[in-house]
Amino acid sequence: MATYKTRAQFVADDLRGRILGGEFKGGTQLRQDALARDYDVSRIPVREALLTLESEGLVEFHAHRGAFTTELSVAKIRELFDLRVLLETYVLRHAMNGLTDANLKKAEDILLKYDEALNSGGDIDNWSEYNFAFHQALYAPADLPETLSLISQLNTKSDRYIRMQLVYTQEIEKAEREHHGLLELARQRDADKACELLKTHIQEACEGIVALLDERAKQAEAP
Amino acid sequence: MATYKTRAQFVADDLRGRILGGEFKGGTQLRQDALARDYDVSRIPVREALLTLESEGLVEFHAHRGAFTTELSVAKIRELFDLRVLLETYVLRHAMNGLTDANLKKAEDILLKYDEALNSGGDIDNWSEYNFAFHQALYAPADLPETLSLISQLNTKSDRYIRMQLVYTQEIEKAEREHHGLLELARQRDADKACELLKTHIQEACEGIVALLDERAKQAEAP
DNA sequence: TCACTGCAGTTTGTATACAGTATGCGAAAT
DNA sequence: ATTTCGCATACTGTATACAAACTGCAGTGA
Repeated sequence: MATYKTRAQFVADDLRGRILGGEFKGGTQLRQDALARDYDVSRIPVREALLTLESEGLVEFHAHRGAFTTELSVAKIRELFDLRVLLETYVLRHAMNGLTDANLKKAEDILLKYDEALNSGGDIDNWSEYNFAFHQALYAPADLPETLSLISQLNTKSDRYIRMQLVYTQEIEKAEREHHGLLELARQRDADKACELLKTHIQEACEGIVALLDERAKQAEAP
Repeated sequence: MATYKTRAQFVADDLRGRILGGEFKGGTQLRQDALARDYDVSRIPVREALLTLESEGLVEFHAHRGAFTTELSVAKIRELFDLRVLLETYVLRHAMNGLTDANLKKAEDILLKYDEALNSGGDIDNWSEYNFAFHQALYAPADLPETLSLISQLNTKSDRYIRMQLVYTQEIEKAEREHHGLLELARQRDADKACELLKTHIQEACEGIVALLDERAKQAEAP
């Protein structure tokens, strides 16, 4: 299903990628007309795409002024990551019950595939997808689709900051080590330790991002 | 802000009310043309309204077949209410720290106002808003806007089932008693007991809804 | 100098018009 | 009798066109 894709969906998907990729910083205005020319469509599907992105929290509409990309404050970033800790440990714990070897195999496959990509080229662009796919594979056995959907939302909102951090630091290797650790603990069915590791995994990523933002703010102040 | 309201927003708000009010049961198709005539607008704002409702989980789009109202399974209802327990106890605990007398006063005002409305007429239509306003007043001191937004989402999704339950049972009085209890525990700054009460408050509402759905299913089977 | 008003230009929000696709029914083939 | 094909119909998804609203600037008045 969903073998067919409307133009609005195509624009939404591509534009999401561009926003998360950092092409539009700060609260820049997104002009419908310009985007329509970019994608060679009319403004209608562009508007629909922007509405979708609004519901995802990536842009905001101002009356008669159009859509602006959102900028998260440090407080909101912290809040998002705290929510991720709460929801993802909750789901992971539930997933540990019905965890089958097939589930573990799938998660491992994703992990190894990315290890390989990392060694050969180190392409960061796809990291978010790999990262998300690995986590989802671990969480899938919980069979909590609404919860996974919320987690997906939170990840989308925080994604561009995670990418920003990855570009400037060497966090990927650390994350990969932690992913392997998570998989090992899942194999042992040790829910407590796995949740603990997941918690620090998320929290440390958050601290890294906040530190980076602070540094940037200082540089901007005194160049 | 938001002093101006687009037609799309108006349609979305009204249509949300109609869906939550139970006007469209099951997975009924919502025809854009008919809705456009209903509201005396073109199909464009109707489409945008439907997209908004899709992001809220109230309708689903099928390719070239338009929007259908969603129907929640018992499993998903349970999942939603479990999430509410998780997030709302989390927020309530945080709110207990910075809780001021002004906050308590505001929550009490809402509660008393509704008690009054209940005694004089007992109008159920506004109950959802009152209920939500009371909970939000208690949660506000936590200063976690993203979290409150998620909670709001969950409430919207489960709202029509709550209403359904209220029509057929005498749950409102019970809920009101629990609200008073919650407020009292908040006054005493007893976070543990307050969270415990909130948990059962939500869980029992869930069980009531599930029981009602089961009953309906049986009636439909053997009329 | 500074605040306020009015006009031009730009951009959004919506109506209308058109093209494309899914569905259902009937006829033909097995 | 059952299945498959084709066509008519209805509805969606999108392009084009237009009206309303916001922004910025020039000019006036204090």
